[in-house]
Amino acid sequence: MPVVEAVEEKVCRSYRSPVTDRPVRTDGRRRVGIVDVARRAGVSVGTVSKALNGRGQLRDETRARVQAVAHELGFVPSAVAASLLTGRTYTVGLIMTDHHGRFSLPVLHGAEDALGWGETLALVCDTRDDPIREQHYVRSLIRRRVDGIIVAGRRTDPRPPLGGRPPVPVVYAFARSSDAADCSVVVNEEAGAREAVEHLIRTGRRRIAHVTGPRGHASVRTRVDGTRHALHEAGLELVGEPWYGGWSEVWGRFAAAALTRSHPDVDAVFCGSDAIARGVADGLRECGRRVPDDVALVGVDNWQPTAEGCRPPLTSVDLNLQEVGRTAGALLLRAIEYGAAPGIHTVPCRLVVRASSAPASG
Amino acid sequence: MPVVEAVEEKVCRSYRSPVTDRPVRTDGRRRVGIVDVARRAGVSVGTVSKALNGRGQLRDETRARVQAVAHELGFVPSAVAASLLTGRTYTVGLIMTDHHGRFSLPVLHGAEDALGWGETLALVCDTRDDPIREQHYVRSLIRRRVDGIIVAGRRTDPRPPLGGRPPVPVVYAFARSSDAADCSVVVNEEAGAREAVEHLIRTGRRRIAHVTGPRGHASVRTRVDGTRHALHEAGLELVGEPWYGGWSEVWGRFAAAALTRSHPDVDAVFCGSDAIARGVADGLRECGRRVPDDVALVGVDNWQPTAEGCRPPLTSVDLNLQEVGRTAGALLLRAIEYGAAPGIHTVPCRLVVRASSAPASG
DNA sequence: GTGAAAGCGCTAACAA
DNA sequence: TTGTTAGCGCTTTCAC
Repeated sequence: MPVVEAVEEKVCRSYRSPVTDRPVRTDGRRRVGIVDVARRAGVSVGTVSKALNGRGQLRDETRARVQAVAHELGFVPSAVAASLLTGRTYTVGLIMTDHHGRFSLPVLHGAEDALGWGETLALVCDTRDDPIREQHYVRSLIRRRVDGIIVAGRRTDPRPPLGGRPPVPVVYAFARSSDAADCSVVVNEEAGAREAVEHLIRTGRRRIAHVTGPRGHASVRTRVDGTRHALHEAGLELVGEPWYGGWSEVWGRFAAAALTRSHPDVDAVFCGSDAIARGVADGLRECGRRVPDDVALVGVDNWQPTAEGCRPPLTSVDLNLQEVGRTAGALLLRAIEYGAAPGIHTVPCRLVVRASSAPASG
Repeated sequence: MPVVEAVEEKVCRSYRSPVTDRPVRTDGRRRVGIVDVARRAGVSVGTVSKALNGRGQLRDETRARVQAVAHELGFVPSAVAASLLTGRTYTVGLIMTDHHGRFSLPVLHGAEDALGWGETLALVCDTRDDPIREQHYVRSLIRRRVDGIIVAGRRTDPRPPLGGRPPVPVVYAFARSSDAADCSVVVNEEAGAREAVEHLIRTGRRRIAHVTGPRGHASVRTRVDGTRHALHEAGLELVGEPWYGGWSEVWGRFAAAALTRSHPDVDAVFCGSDAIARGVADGLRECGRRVPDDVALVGVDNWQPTAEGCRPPLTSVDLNLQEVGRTAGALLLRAIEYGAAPGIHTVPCRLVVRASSAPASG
């Protein structure tokens, strides 16, 4: 008796779950499996598997015939079944913590690049910065046997590591883990700030101020350090103290007014974010200063809508988040295949020069 | 001979795949399976399954003991194995086409709500609006046996349906499918525009202009229609023709200048987007018009950074994208369990009133 | 070069 | 109430 019929007999006493538990096939057809292909091609399932995966020793003619039949039948092999056997799902979890996605999305895009465009896919979870939800999602991911997890932060302050001791590699992106034994990918913000200020100095500015966000943020401290460092190297001093405030345009406008009053000779402002810089640009203009003729401006984030809506368009430090995601994805794949590479991996920033920092006309 | 030992024997001749094909467990421990729990609790695997899933008839004491053991051993059941059996993966695909995520992200968030916070997870694919990539991702999703697919558009123009005839339900969100037999969730933009204009009329405006985006966009046409409709109902006419242009602030600024020149008596502008509205706000101010005292302003998108950075903060039509996502998620779940609900499902907009449309001081 | 068969880890029918 | 067993759809070893 041919094997395929024996298989068919077995199927008769098949598993029947409640109807609602089976996904509805929109086309009504039964899903074609490897058995169907085997039967149609007149070979065994083992041969089909080998033919389709390019493994084993097969006659070219057989391989071709099987492939043709598979294509004709519209056979799409089940990754679920393969996973059960190989232990890999070619799926990773991506945990994002920022609701608006300004930081996580570029990270996701970069990760997608590294994960090979569908080779490995990302299960995306938005925790809205809630640890309970995060825990919940991690469990969900582990149940689904993801091969690894990327955690995309929304601030650069170190964050506590994922709870529940996930049994798969984890890479932290943008916000590093507070545990040094974890693997994190961060942006070199200090260097970014330095580059921004060096650019201002190189284009002839000497009286440089710094308007930035809330004191408590690691980013703010790091950028202040970078700024001071660059100025110091050039034998200059910051004009006044750093102006700490919010991340908003309103704060930028306010700061610009205060700044022109207290330091009328300022000829450049390095801002902690593009939003702040936009506010400063508007504020300066309303105080009668021309940008960039009288005062040059550099922001941070290089966030298209803000940087290009600004008048004039804003020179900005790009945080290279896509590269962060790419690195995180690559590190995760490496960790999955060859074991974890703990430590903090740093990605450089990139200064994008636009009109707001053109050399002074004078 | 006890059963568990027989099981153990079987395991000896177990499958061995190349090392690199097995995910690395960060903790080195072997993954604990249902068999381990069964052995430790002194029951059979069937009993463990029933105990953990709350099914079947079990003594309370047994159920409790099994649960305790499972917890103690840190057992996390494999959704992969369960999927193979039940045919459901509790995973859906989410295809986004807009790189920046301004439209897709809120849709994702809404979908997450509907998908029950991890009950069902989303495999997110960013096609960058490339049909080849889209096709590729769809195949990837089908291989992984997702239960369904949500396609989040980036424009409201109807889009061609997903290629490859996916054998699972598909719901189109924001951009509807051009095939009426598909299931789509869209925003009622016409009503949104009408509401915006009615709001302006209600607050005493009579000379209303419309500055909007490129002629080719469905959104633009729909919003023009809504605007005209609302004005007509109030016995009014649009001031001049609609001003078609880009979606940018620059265009808004330019249009404001032109508008005040050609129609100096204009007392309100309904703009096709928040970016345009911001540009118009700046442009008007620079032409000596006060917002909202002389001219009221309403935008579309209610995009936080733009709407709240605007001076004054911008009244805006919120496209309710999160609700679109929620509806899409709910419809998809329904389609998965009970069969598709084809047709176009409409979600209303929501006017968010801020300072830019306060009643005229006069 | 190809076929047969043993599972991957779980669920549910059925037997005890 | 609990145990036994047959698969879900695939991959790989091993025998032919």
